Amino acid sequence: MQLIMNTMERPESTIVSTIQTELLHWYARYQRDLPWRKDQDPYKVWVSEIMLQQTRVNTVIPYFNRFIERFPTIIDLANASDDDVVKMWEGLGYYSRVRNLHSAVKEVADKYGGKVPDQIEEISRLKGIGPYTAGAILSIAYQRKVPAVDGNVMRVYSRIFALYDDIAIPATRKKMEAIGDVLIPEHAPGDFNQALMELGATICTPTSPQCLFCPVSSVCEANEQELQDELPQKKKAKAPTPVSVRFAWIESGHSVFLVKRPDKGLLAGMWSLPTFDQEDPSAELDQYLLTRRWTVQSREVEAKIDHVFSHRHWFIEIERIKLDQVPIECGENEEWLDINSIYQKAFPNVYRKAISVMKKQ
DNA sequence: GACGCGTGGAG
DNA sequence: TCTCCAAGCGT
Repeated sequence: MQLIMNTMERPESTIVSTIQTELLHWYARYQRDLPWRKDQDPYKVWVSEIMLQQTRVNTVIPYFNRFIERFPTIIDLANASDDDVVKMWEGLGYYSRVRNLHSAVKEVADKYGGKVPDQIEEISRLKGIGPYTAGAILSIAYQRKVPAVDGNVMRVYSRIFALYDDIAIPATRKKMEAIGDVLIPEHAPGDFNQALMELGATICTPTSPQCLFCPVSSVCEANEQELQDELPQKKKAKAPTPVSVRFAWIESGHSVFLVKRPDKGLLAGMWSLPTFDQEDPSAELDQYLLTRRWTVQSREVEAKIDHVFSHRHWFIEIERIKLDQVPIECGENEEWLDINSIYQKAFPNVYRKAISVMKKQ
């Protein structure tokens, strides 16, 4: 391809075969022993790829093992309840991933008899499967020659070919996929894609890349010109918006009042403490308590914590509200739970933090 | 194309 | 303590 010809002195075919050979040999020798590499079951590859989206390998490992132990086959997952499935994802973040996965798995069970589609058009239609995940599943599980371009791959390509395209821009991924079309070998597309990612994760790291141990350093333009520190180019993300939030810890006897968050937006569908994020949180909470005609015994802000999401920074005040007695009536998406069985529900970590703080006091 | 969407770890 | 995240996708 022209791009490679322009940036390298050797003929293109030599570059391509060197990258293929060296990378595959390196991967065969140094690949990490990861639980989703024990076989190439399309279902397990699928689950692992969804979990690995924007999430580190070391974080994913225990979640993957628990998830597969609980739902060993695609049919087990398809037949499971939403609550059970979300519970296995608790604390992993980006919860729409697990809802989309469950939905897509049920569709595969219904429409494809439980066999994960091996055609790009079909698999790409499934919820939660975008260009990267489609490529990863097809290449790893079905040995199809399809690019799987993630952040690692873009970093590796940016350095090898000295590309200054901003990898934060979606259009850049298309360009990287075109490179993959040239580089990926027919005989080992899955290993090659994984090798690129493995290299990016362990050698060609964002900072302080270990070029001395890199199998393709001899053909790497960034290594040649010492451009490692300025490649890849990436515009920095916006800082999270600060928001003042109040959590209501409403208790009566040994019971605590919990609510399910709306099914869209931040922490969609997750269990939580009643949460108020207006300019004046206490005013809204006052109304909340009044409307329910609860007899409030005492109120006190007992703890302050903060929690940073990818785009929000919550400064949280947790208020303990004691009622005289447990109200009998309870709406949909609400529940009184004994304090010792709270974690039967799936809570995102920000609420687990808050619950932990309040249980200690 | 830009933004919304979590979390815990590394430097 | 602070910054930048990490194997992206949906809207």
